[in-house]
Amino acid sequence: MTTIKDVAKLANVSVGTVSRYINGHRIKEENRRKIEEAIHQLNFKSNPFARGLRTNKTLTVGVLIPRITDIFCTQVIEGIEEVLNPLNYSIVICSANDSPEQQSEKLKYLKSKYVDGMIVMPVNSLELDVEEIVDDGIPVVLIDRLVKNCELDAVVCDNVNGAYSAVEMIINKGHRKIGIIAGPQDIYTAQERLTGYLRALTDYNIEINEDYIVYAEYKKDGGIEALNQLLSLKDKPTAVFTTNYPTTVNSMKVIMEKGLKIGEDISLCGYDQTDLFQMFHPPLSVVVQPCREIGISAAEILLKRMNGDFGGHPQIQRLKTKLITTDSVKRLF
Amino acid sequence: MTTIKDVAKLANVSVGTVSRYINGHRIKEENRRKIEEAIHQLNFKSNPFARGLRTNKTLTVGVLIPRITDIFCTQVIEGIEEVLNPLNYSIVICSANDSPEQQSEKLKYLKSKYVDGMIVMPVNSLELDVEEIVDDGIPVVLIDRLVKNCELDAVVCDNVNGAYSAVEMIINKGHRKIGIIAGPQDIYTAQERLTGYLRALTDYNIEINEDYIVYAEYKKDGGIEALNQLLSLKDKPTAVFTTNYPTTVNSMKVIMEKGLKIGEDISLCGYDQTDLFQMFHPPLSVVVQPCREIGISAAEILLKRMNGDFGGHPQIQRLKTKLITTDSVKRLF
DNA sequence: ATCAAAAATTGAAACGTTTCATTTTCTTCA
DNA sequence: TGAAGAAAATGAAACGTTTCAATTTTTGAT
Repeated sequence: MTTIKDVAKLANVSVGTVSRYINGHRIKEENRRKIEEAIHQLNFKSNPFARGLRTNKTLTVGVLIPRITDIFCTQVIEGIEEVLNPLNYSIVICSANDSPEQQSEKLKYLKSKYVDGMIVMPVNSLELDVEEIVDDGIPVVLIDRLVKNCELDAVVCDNVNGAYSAVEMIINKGHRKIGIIAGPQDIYTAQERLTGYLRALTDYNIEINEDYIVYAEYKKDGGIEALNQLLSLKDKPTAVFTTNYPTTVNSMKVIMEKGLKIGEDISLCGYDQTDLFQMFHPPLSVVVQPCREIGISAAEILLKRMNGDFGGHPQIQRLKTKLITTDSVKRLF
Repeated sequence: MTTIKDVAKLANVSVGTVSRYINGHRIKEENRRKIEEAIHQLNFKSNPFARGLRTNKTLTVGVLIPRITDIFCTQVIEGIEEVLNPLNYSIVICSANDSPEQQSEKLKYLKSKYVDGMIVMPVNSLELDVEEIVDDGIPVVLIDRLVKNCELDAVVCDNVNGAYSAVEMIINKGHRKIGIIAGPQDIYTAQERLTGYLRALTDYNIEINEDYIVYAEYKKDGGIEALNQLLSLKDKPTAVFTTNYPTTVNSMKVIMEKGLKIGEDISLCGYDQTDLFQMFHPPLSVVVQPCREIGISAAEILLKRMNGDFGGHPQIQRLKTKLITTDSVKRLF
């Protein structure tokens, strides 16, 4: 193991000078040359422990997400990596497995690992015990979901308008009886999407029918019961808007199992995107979120904070969604 | 920041004793009590840098995968986490973005981060410059794919028999003209799956038709051209076996775009599993890999190595696949 | 009660950096 | 050419652990 001392000796300068070179301070041209030569010759790699011991910096950021197998999350991560990896940051990814308890645990865990900053997608919008972390001066950036009573930087989608545009499209195709599978109202995105739905109906003077609003978990198996409830109404909706990935997938599953045809017997518009959604007949209408961009933005804000720039805190960035319109929502005239 | 010294002072013992307590060595009952009390009172957390500086251990393992958005990879990761997280290991995940160059880079990167061990799913089976890492005594466990000239521990699926069982099923449904979209032959799994295909045909005395064997990249857009090639043959195959997730998805896409119906106009059997595959009409026949178990096994082997137990090296573990049989492969009699 | 052996504790060195008060070297201008 | 000021280099302390030789305490046999 070669150390900075070996380099100093070979280059015939002091360790302090080598350290200054490594950290990008100005040194005499001749010494720079000698040090570079020595580093190369000895294949010197600076020891992160020793550095961390002095600086308390790890060049590591923690990313906490609800679930690692969620395609939304992994696309966000790709965006984060795109920004942070070139700067030599490590990313430690933790999954809360959809559980608030595990979320707490992993938060502590990341703190104990001395990450320089965190990007967190909260499991719900009720609680996030980041106080201790923030008090310690570790910057935290939220993604996708805001949390009550948390004054944190955040990058979210414009869920209100995302939902609004979907429902508007459904209305414009002639539907008036529009069901929604909303999410748990303790989740920020779920609230917003419901708001978008309500606002669209209101703007188009369509009366709101409480029976058409059903709630489901935003988890792996969420939405099955909810859709069944909608379909068992005497006066069934002609179109259903599902508001996240699992409820969309599960609704498709239920509809198909019942032998109904999407876009004919019942219209469906979903949320979040998969290649596969566009391969059904007809392809599925969906609200698409700019996942990668969310990751990029979050990483950039975090970077700014980690560099000590706390201007404009808390900075809340809202990204636009995109609507894919297909025949999965039937034109009624 | 409270240190071991503060604890020692409060508990009225020496730092050495506190250290021994922390590392689980035997100490006098009375001291244990006092130390525990002090640690609790001061909310002491041991500093990973200082420890690492002495021990050169990070309690971190690196996981290098071809692509983070690949569902196969993330399920494997869930398995790894299941084993490693309870033991307080951090997992640093790196994606090679399907590029051998990035793979090399990330490998170096992980090494520079002083991970205690690595789990690597290689981008291909040709090269993996882990020599330097292995020479440094950092244990490496391969998953899913073996690499030429690499004597490493590995957890892989029995791809030969996975493919064999799929092709056998197709044969048993009466098909004789069976196409395969094989993968790049520099990828271990692709080789094996082709072998399984060939072996099944041979065992059932079906002549091998070179025209029915086409190759595709195992990447995001792989398989489109390959399937088109099969479908444009004068004597088209009646069934096609696609040998990984992207080629399966893309084949479905091509078939549907041509207005053909899977299980009627052409039979299809794929590889790897998604919820969505079972929602098509008919659902898709696929070879399913035990992703989570792969992760678990790999983590367990790695753990053993990191604890200094090198018995039975290189240990190569082979897990069985499962076949889901549906009407996407038509019964011909 | 005594002593030898075993067990536990102590305290200081070492790990490889960064940092900072000093010292040395370089630059500029009269 | 010399002096003052600026720039760069020096070297030792400090970061918070672990480890190990030396020391103290405990145990158990006589």
